[in-house]
Amino acid sequence: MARYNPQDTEPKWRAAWAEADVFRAGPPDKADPRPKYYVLEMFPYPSGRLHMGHVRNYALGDVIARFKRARGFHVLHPMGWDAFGLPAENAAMERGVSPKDWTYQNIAAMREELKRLGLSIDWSREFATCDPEYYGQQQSWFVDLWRRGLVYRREGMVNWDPVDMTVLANEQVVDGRGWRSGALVEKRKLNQWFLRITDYADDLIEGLKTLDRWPAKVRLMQENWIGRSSGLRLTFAFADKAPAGLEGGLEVYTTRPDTLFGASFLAISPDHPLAESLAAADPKVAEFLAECRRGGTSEADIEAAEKKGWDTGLRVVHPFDETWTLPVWIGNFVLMDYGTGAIFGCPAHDQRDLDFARKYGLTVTPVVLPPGAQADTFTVDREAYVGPGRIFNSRFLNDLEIEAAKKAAIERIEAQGRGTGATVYRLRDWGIARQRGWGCPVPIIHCPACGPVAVPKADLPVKLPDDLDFSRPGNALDRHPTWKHVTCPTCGGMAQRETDTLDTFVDSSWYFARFTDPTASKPIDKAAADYWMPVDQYVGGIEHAVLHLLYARFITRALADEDLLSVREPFAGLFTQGMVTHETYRRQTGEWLEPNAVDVTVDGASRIARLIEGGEPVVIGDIEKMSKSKKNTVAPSDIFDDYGVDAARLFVMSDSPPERDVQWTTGGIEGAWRFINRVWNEFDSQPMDIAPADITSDPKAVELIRASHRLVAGLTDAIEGFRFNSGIARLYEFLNVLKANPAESASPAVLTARREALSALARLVAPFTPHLAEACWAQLGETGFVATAPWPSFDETLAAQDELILPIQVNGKRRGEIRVPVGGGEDEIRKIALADPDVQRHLEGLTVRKVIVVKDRIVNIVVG
RNA sequence: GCGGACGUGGCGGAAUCGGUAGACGCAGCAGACUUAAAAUCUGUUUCUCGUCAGAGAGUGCGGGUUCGAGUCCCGCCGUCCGCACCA
Repeated sequence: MARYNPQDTEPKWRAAWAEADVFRAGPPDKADPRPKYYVLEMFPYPSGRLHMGHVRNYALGDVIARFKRARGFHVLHPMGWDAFGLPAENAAMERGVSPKDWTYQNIAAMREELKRLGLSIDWSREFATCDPEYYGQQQSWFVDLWRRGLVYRREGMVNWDPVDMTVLANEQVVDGRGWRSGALVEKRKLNQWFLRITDYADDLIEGLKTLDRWPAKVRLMQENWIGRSSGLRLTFAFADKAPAGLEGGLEVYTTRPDTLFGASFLAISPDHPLAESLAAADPKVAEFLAECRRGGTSEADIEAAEKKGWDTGLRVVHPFDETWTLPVWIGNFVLMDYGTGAIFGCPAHDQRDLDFARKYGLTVTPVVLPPGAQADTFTVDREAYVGPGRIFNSRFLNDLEIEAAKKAAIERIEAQGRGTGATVYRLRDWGIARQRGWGCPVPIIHCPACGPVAVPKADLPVKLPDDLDFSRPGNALDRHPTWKHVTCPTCGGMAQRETDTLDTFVDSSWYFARFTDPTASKPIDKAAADYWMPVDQYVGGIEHAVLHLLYARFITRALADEDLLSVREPFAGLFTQGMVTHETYRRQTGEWLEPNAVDVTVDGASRIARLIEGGEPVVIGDIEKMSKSKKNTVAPSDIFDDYGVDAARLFVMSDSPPERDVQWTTGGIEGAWRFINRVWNEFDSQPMDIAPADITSDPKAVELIRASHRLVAGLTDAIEGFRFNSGIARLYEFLNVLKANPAESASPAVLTARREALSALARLVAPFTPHLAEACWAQLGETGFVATAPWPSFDETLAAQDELILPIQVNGKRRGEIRVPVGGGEDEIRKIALADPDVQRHLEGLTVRKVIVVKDRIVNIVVG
C-alpha cells in the first residue's frame, strides 16, 4: 500500500488543471443553460508573502466556487491585487527600490504561493490596481463623477496622519488613530478632494434592507455609521441687532422639537462661523476658543472633558413666544460638522444640556412627564429624563405623546416659515485625496485662468512617472521636477497637475466589476457586468464592515447612475470570516518567541513550554491573531512542505465555524493530515475490477449506501449554510463507517457499495481537498477531473432509515429506548414504550397520566 | 453611556424546528504491532457516588413558561465587537 504523497501528487494535479484550463469562466452566453455564480474573496495587498489569514480566506472562497461548479453553475472566480499603498513607499525609502518593482516582484511571488493553494481561479482575468490599464479606467470614471458634481474640492478640517504624512477619511480613523500607522491623528485645515457619499446616505441605508444574505452585524454597523436621524431645522431670530452674516437668524438642528418649551439656551460650536467672528472682535472669546481646541479627541479625553461655555451676550427669540428670549452660548460640546453646528438646549431632557445648565445656572424646565409622575411635583435634578411620557408645561403641545408633539411642533414651525423637518446623517463626505506618490493620480489640472480642469479622456491614463524619488518622506509626486508641469487642456496656458493621488479604497471600490471584463476599453463592459454582477458570494474580513464595503456600495451606485453598471448593490451575499490565531510564547525576559522554536509538553493538568535549543523555560501567553510583532505566525509554505496544501486547507476549515477565529495548532494540522491519509487508504485498498453485486443482498452494504446518501444530504446542507466545520465532521464520520467495512474482508455486495460510496466521497471532499480528490478519482478509474464532475445526487428514500431508536422519557428524564419502525403509529409506539422493562421500573406504583408521542423523535410518559 | 453578539467536557466545537446534550476532531489514558521509538490500529474519556448493575447532577448565575429548555421569556454576572459630547 502506497502512502499518500502530497509533494508528488499536488503539483501534478495543479499542472493538469492549468493545462486543461478548467477554471476559465466563459464569456456571457445566452445559450449556456447554467445559471451564473460569481464568487469573490477580497483581493490581497501584495505584501510579499502569503499568511494563514490568506489561506483561510481563499480556501473558503474556493470551497464555494468548487461546490457551485459541481452543482451546475457557471462560476466566475477571479483574482487580482490591491497594489497601491504605503508599504511600497516605505520599502522604497528603506531599501532604495522603486515601489513599482517592489510591488510587481511581490505580486509574482504571491501569485506562485496562491497558485500553490490549488484555488480554482480563472487566472486569465488577473490584474493589479497599479496597472495603468486599470487605474486609467478609474481616472476615466472619476472624470465622469467630477463632471456630475460628485467629486468636489473644499477647504475643511481633515484628519492628518503625522506618520504616514497624509490625510485620512473618517472611516480610516480608529479610536483617534490612523488605521494603518496607529499614530494619533491631528485635525488640520486643508484644501481637500471629496466624494459626495452623503448624497447616497439614504439609498445606502435603504439598500441594506435588501441585503438578506449579509451578516446582520455588518448591516447594523453600516446603519449606525451612516447614522440617520430625523428632526427639525429651525432658525431663531436675534432679539436685537443680528451679527453680520446672520441677519436671517441662527439655525439649529434638533431631534426633539417636542421639547421646545423646555429650551433655556442656544449653544454654538467653537468652530461655528459666529464664534469665529466674535473671536476676531474679542480676544477673550479667542482665548476661550483656543482653550476648547486644546482638548484631545481620544476616548478618555472626551469622557473626562468638562462642559465649558461662554456667554456671547447675544439673545434670540423663542419661535412660539415673541416675548421670550434665550441666551446664546458657545459650548465646547457642540460639534460643527453635525447638523448645523448649533443646538438649542433643553436641560430637563438631555444629559449634556443639563450638565451645562447646572454649571452655568441656566433654567431647567421639565416638559415631558413620565408615566405615573405628578405634574406639580416632578422635577429634574442631576439626571435628565429621556424616557417616554406626556408633554406638559408646553401650551399647545400639552398632553400629547412625544411623537405626536414632535409632529405638531414641526408643523407649527413650518407654517411659520421658520424651519423644516429634516433628516440628518452622521456620515460625512469621503475625503479621497492622499499626499502620496504610489497611488492613482487625480486626473485634474489646475489652471490659473480656468481653475481645476479634468484631463481629457483621450489623454488618459495620467501615468505615474517611473523616476520618483522616495528617499525621503512626503509626496514624491509633488516634488518630481517635471511631471506636474503641463499646459491647460482648455486654454493652453501654463498649468499644474494635481499631485494628490486617490485613496486606495477607491481602487478597491469597483475592481469586482472590472473582473467581469478586465480588458474592456472602457471602465466596465456593460454586457459582461450585466451578466456576472452582482457578486453572488463575497468573502472577506469583518474589519472592512464600514470601510471597503461601504465605499464599494457607494461607488457601485455612482457608477450605476453613470450608466456604467445596472446593479446598485455589488455584493448580494457577504460572508465575513474570522482570523487565524495562535498561542504566543515569550522568554522570561519578555522577548517574543516563534512557535517552531518552542516545544510544548503536557504534564498532568498543565502544559509546559521550553525552548527546543537549551530547554530554557518559556511562558505560554494568550491566543492572539497571528502577527509578525508577536512572532506567533506559522508560514503557510512550511506547512505545505510538511503536510501538503490539502491538509492546510482542510484544517483551517475544519476546526471552527468559518465566521469565528480559528486557532492554529500542531495537533489540528496533524489531525487533518491523518484524515487525508485515511481517505487515501480507503481508495487505495479498494480493488479496481469488481464484479457488480446486488447491494440489497447484504444489510451491511445497504447500510453503507444509506450512510453515503445521508452524507451527501448533510454535507450539501452544511456547505450551503457555511457550516464547513460541521460538514467536515460528517466526512470524518463517514470515513469511520467506511473503515468499519474494509475492502479486505468485504462481501461482493459491500465491495459494490464501497465502490459507489467512494465515487461520491471523491466528489464530496473535492471542494476542501481538491488534489486528494483528483488522486482518488483517478484511483477509481474515473475519467476527467473531479473538479468538473457533478455533485453526487442524493436519494431521499435511500438516505432514510426504516427503523430508528426512540428515546423514552418518564417525567422528562430519559429512562429507556425502543427500536421501532419509522413512521410508526402513535398507539403502537405508546404500547411498546409502556411495555419496555426499563420504563416499567420507573412506573412502579405510579399512575400514568399522559403519554406524549412525538413522531419519530421521542416519547414522554407523564406519571404522578 | 448607547447598540450588538456570545457564555456547552481538559481544549476547538456539534446539537439547523422546543424533543436522546457533548457529534467530529485535539489532548489524555489503556492496549496491539515493534528490540525500541515514530507512524499506524483498537478501546476508552462530562462530573460525582458505586466493584458491577445502576443512581444522581449537568450547557455562566437566579427565576419563569412547557409533558419536555443549551434552544423561548424575565432579571443578573462575565467576555468580545461596533459607535461615542451626533443634539
